[in-house]
Amino acid sequence: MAKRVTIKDIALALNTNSSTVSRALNDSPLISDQTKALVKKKALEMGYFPNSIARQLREGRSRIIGLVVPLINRAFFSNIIHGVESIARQKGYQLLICQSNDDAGEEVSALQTLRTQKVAGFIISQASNLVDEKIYKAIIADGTPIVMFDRVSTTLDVNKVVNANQEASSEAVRHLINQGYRRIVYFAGPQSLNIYQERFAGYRQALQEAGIPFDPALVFHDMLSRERGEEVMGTILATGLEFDAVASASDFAGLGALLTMRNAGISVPGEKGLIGFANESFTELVEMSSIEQFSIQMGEAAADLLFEDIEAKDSDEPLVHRQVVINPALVLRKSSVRLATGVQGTE
Amino acid sequence: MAKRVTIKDIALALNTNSSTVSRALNDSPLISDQTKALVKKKALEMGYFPNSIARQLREGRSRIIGLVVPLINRAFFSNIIHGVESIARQKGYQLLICQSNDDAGEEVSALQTLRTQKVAGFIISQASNLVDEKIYKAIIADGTPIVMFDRVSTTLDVNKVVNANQEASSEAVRHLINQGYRRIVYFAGPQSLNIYQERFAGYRQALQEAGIPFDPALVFHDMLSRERGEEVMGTILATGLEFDAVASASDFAGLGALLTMRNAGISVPGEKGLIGFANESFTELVEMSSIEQFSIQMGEAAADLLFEDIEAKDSDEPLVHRQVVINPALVLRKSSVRLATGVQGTE
DNA sequence: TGATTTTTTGCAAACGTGTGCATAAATTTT
DNA sequence: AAAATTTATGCACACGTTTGCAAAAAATCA
Repeated sequence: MAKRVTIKDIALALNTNSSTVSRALNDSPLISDQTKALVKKKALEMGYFPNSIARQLREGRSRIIGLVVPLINRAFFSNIIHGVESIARQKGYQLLICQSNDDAGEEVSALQTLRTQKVAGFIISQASNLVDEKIYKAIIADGTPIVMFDRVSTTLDVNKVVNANQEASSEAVRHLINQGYRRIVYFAGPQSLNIYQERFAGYRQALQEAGIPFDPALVFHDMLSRERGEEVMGTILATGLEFDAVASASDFAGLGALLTMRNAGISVPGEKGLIGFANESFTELVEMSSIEQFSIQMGEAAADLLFEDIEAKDSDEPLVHRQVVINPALVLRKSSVRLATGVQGTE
Repeated sequence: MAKRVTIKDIALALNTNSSTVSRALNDSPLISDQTKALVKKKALEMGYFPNSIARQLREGRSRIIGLVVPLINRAFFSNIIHGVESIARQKGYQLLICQSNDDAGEEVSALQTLRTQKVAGFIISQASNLVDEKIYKAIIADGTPIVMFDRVSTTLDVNKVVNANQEASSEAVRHLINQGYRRIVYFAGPQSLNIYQERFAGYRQALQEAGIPFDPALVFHDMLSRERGEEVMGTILATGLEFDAVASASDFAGLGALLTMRNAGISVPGEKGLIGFANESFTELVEMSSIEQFSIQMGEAAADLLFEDIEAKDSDEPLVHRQVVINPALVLRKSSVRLATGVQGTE
């Protein structure tokens, strides 16, 4: 437990004062080049490195960004984290990461602990059972910027990074319709989250534009897992519900449906078409059409927005919050393409 | 930018002293129940929450664990993070996560920044081009515990969590041999990392035990990505190298080989067998045999070990470091099973 | 009741930085 | 060479906690 060397130790060794050492190390113009060199040499020699905690206390803020996501080990979120980390690292910031396990209570407690740590900013994707917005407001009142991504609050005035969910979803369904599918089952996500509302709206929009009547019997809710996809597709097949395609708000549920259909000997895309959402890495392997969300870029965009706010804090212009919209891309694969049109894949 | 309420503010409001408030909030036995109640009520009323930074400065350590992994958005590592997070959260600790991008230089700088943050402990998986161990030794000299997992240093005296790589690898190859495969190609990882050395050793061990001569022509190096797997399998097929199975140290390279073979119309497992390593989620979908590493449990084990050290710091018994060995499990799927033996899958 | 012990509170210092202000040293000006 | 100016250094405090020690208050004892 070696005692760590502080600027005081350096000052002592050089017969000078800690303030001089501090300024020298921080390249203050008040210090002569000569002493700067002297101090830096000594610091290196003594193996000095700064104590961030003391610095943070002094400065009232840390160089840490708090990140709260529903689940760390989910491709989408781990890509986001990856994107955020790379930007943050460039700026000399680090990441304190918490997972809410998709639970509002855990999310609040994570936010509270991060607040305790005086993080310089928050990047948040909400839990699916929604949080009382009081905590966000308290954080904003602290003067700490927040960026929300993907699962964002509609009412809060903060920077946001979102996908054009409705557009992407309607494009996906339009694609199915173009492929000649008409009775399209929809696997919806929990409607407490706006992203799933928007995807659902996209489904209905595409139907309406094509003049296909909306049939609630074709809609299934809370379709987020592979197991649920298998289960529901199982009952669909068992009950003989008439349909010719599936659009799923989640790749996982879509995967369950796809495997269940293929196991049942149903040809996809011959008899039934299928498209998912998120372009999880497995979709390529099972040749499933999906929608690429550019998650790494989303993370980078979120980090960029956050640093805008963090850096604007020094100037005192009023903050204007923006919403960055990432345009997802349709990724067409075997599961939804049965017509040999000329421009396949670039639709 | 509301000024945050401190214990001094509470003390002022109650006509008492900040030390009393501090003790009351921390349930010190020195304080009467009456004032405790009073203080806590007031604190709540004023919306007080502690400033961790000040506390950390005073206590000389943070309640933060530093985590350094090669790449955050890789299933294995994001599972580790998930496991560590769940244990840490229980203990009231948080995670500062850095990625080294598999580069020794970035790893060192990440470690240095975390050191700066006075993290309570480190959990590390090394970059594949190895780090000068000086930095680890400096950290240990600080009195900060380190746990290494998966990619660990052989020379350093720290707690470690590792897989029984050699055993698992030899079991995998033994399985291929039992299935009647004889000329088994090996896709090796970078031999700078002990895990890949061990897996390679397992391959040779299984061959030797079966009396099959080791043929260096069957070994390919730095096989970590799908692209590399495709490329190498492509040239293998083109050159007509004689082989009947592939054992890969990485699922990704294995996947590349598998897809390339299937695309070439080769029956797997009929003509060629294949087994990977890591049981990445996609392996199930392509029906590829692999080895489950129990990554979430590894993360939990690493966190447990770290807290052992952190908590032992208060007592002053000499620390004895341990190595926890996780036993991976063979996961048999279609790609390697061509004999209908009675006990398939429980091998 | 007065002395002694126990319980409760307050004072002050410390953790390691950074910075405003005063002072000392070096430089320029008259 | 003395005064004015510029440049470089030192002093002391603040950030918000926790904690050793002293002091006050309350409780116990003789």
